[in-house]
Amino acid sequence: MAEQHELRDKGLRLTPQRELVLAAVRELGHATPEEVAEKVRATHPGINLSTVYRNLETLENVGLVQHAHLGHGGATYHAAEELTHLHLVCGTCGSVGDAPIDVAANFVQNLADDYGFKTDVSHFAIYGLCAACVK
Amino acid sequence: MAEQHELRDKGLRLTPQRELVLAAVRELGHATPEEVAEKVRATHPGINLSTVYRNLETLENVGLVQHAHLGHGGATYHAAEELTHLHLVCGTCGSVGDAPIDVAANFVQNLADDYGFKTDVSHFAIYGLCAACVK
DNA sequence: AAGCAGTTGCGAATATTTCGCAACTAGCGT
DNA sequence: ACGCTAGTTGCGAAATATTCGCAACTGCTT
Repeated sequence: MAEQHELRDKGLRLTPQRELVLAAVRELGHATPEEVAEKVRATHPGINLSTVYRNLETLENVGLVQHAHLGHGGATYHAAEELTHLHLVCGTCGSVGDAPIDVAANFVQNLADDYGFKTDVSHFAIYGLCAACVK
Repeated sequence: MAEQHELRDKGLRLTPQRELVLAAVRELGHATPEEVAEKVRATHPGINLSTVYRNLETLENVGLVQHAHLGHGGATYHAAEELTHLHLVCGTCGSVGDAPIDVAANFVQNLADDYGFKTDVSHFAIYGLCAACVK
């Protein structure tokens, strides 16, 4: 039942659309609003794109999902639980790899020490060339 | 004269618009296509937004400018010479700070060692809270 | 001076995200 | 269980951002 209330607990109404959006984000790992909508429509064709956008925003406000900037276009969303890694986007092949956040610990510490800057490494992708494309 | 030929040397025609776009990018440090257009229009009102977009793309192809993802919307462009620092974007106040690329050296090395990933740290912004907003 | 190819301007087409508003419904109180 | 109220949804239109087609134009080479 804690499951059923995770939305209510945040002060949100429990609508089917909202649950579906959240479920889709969790299943997809990372996804653009468009992809989330597509996923949701697989089971509920009637859902509106605006609703997806609004729910992603709402869910983000309560901390259940977050968005990051992976590609050139729009944002992509993740479930909050997923945000324990950073995204390695390959500029050549477009693949998105993951790396545990620890590899950045040092870097984050440097920025904190030298600039007082509190870094959220997951928010933007790390851009470069993946191992396969380096060759 | 080397100055006059930096575009020609890359195989590009030397048009006033192109020079202006490049000059604007250099002056502005970081700027969105819109801002570049605005800057250019200050002296040459007739210039078209499409032209700005096309020139930014062209200049990027020959390596004179590069784009990075700083904010939530579109890309922002820099002169290639500027790409020696990374961008610390504050999620709260929106300020963009700079930090020398060295602070990430360790991090980049980690990614290279552990994942074979060749990082371009400048391409995406580093997101977080600036010193002022942390308080 | 003349021609070719790369560029520009302009408007329209796309794509993406937001907004207004009326209809709908989850959850509360009774 | 029933109805009320406020939060939500659907839908179409508006606001933004970016790209494209095409005809006119202009560097640059010869």
